[in-house]
Amino acid sequence: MRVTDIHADLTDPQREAVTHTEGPLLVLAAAGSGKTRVITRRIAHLVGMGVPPWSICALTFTNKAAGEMRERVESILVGDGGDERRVRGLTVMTFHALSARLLRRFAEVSGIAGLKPDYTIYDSADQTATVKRVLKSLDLSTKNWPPGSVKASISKAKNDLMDADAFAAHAMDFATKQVARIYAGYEQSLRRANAIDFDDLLLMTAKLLRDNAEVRRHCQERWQYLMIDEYQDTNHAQFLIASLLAGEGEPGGVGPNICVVGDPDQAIYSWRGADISNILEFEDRYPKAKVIALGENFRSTEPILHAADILIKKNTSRKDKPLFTKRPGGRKPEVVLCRDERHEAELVADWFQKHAEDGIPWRDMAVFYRTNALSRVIEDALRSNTIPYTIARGTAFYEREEVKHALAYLRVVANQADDVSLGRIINMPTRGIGKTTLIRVADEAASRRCPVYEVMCNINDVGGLSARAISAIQKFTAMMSQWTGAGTFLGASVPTSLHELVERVVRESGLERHFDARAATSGLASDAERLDNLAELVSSAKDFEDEFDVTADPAADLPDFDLDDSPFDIEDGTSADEPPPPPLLAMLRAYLESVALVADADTVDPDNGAVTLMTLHAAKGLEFPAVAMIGLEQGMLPHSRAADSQADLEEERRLAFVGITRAMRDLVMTSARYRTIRGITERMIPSQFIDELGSGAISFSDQAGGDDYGRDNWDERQTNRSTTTTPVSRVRPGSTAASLPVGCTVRHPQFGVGTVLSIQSGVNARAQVKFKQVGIKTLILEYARLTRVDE
DNA sequence: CACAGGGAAATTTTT
DNA sequence: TTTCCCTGTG
Repeated sequence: MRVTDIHADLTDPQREAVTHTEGPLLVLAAAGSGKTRVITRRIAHLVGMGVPPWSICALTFTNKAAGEMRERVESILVGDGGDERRVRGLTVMTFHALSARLLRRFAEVSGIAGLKPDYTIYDSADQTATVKRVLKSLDLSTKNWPPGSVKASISKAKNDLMDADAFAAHAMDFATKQVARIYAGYEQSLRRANAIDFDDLLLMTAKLLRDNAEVRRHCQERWQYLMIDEYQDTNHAQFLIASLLAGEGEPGGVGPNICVVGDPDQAIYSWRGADISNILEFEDRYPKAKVIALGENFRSTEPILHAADILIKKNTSRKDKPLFTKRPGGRKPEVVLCRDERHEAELVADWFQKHAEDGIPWRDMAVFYRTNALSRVIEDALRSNTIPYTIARGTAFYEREEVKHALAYLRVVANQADDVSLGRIINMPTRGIGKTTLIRVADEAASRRCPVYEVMCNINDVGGLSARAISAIQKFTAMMSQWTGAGTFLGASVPTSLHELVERVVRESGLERHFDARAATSGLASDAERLDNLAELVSSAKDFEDEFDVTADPAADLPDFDLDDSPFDIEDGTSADEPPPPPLLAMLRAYLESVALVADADTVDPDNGAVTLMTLHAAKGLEFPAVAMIGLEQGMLPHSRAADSQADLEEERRLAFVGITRAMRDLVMTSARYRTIRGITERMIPSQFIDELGSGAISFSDQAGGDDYGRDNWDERQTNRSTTTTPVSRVRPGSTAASLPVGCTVRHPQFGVGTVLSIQSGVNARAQVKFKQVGIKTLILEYARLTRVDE
């Protein structure tokens, strides 16, 4: 079959992107333009051309995206009963997963930060705990130095490849200098615990590749073809990793075979250090890069796309690019003004119900919101309407108290230097190792500059402890030794499989008994659930174990790969020697790593018959026939934290754009007049994005019930308001005189629909409007939220 | 040393 | 409203 035939179902630009394999390539893929399709096809095309699969690397941001990509490539190349060797050794994974593997493999030999391969990946809670400990040791108060913001500063620094020294060198004012001290202490804690955080994964990998020519050469030689998805969301460290993996290509040539795919209009992670200029300046980095724009949308109906396009055009710092569909027809997006969040939730539930009656399955529907807190009311409404739903919150399970405890035990089993995890479990369930004992042991560890666990193993050397405390500690270390075979992972007492280890840890640690007793005394269903969760953890370990044996995990090949001695034979594709089954420790490491790197978006499972609830961020890359976006209010979307800067506002707009462009056929956006946030009811202003969409692109309906509700409850709400509450968000620029010609029809949130009689322009532009219900009113345009209703 | 109860604080988005 | 931290009592 000729190349043109294979790709007959692609558009011209898509085909060009698929077949342009040599040299740097930038694919500017608009929303819904078949981006994933192009990448998967491109991989298949490369393999079809004879490029060995193990020399291809595709990097994504979520495990889910990586999984889907791999699946699709496999179905193209292998299909039913095809040759599995055509995808052998293909690398498709997230930046973080690749980094974790590279560090596991190379960090120790390269001496990066003294990292040993059994390192622990600290999650956000562990980071906070570490920051708090450092604050305490520096005698700083958490009041003046909120751990959350300190953590954010450190994270930001790391994303810019700034280590503690560099940060200190840049610190000018007192506050920054203090943060620099905390940063230094934080780093020291992590290193001592043989732990790294999410940011370190990228930072250290970037450094590893930058500073170690040998490792860099290895990687560059292995991966001849590099592909990166969602390139607009790469941060500086990721940019460097990509750049170093790609290399410079042949001297005097066009450049390396690096293909990046992205859409500047969907850049929504700048708060995580993503640098949009990485994609905007790709052509500067690789002057001979080929650029291909994919503008045709295959996902949404024309009116939805039109609305999305109108909105995104309001962004000023943006390169305009076409976004179009050839398919006509479809309904306009609806915008509904609701009374409050409960009304909103009911409306959404009704809307879904109506779609269900039209034969649309639940799995085709989704609710998007700006902040996770908004999901609660929607959940209530869906539950009471017996609509099945799932929430995309992959990390939730692993954040459960009981699960965190069990995982902490496992982490200490894998890495005994992990003081944070040890601290979590040392007296959980209570085993008589109290505060004073703990402080004594921790002091000793600090003065000896060694891990706490090491001190505990030689507890007789530590003075000033009661006999009871000593025996409790010895009992604890004896228990750990049972599981690890005193660190050797050999011997009769050591579990033979991962799930057996997890099971024994849950049982022998006393966690199971503890939660069992708690459930018995409290009688709470939530406590009984904890036991189920522990059982669930065991079965998740079992699942992982089963997967681990059969999965063609490309990273598993990494420790073996060596170009001169490749485990693969190109001719017959057989593996030179089958790697031995991974020992328990390797399995445990891999398991803990997979657990640490799950993301919310990873659990989106469209196969189950349920409505999906998720944040707008998690929605990126997905599509649903029917979408409800809730909370379109000033302060929610755009979020109040984005109010002060134009750049932040534009990112919020992109977020709204991402949400709108997920919808294939039907889209409803809701705005509540009142919203209760952590017990306080506030009056809300509809999102400026609604105004920006304009009445032409949407169909608007006010279901908030006129002014009755507002009036009757307004005064009451005002008086009930505590003095600390900030009033309604700042007034945003209202309609301008220019946009409201005399005679046009307008809508006022309180007074309803009316006709403009006259306009006085000037500083305080006013309009006389004759309303159908309340008669003639004079309104100051800046404050009156008039929307034009064309008809 | 363990736990209960009260009071104060906190809330964006995520690998 | 929920979560966390501290203090006082058993």
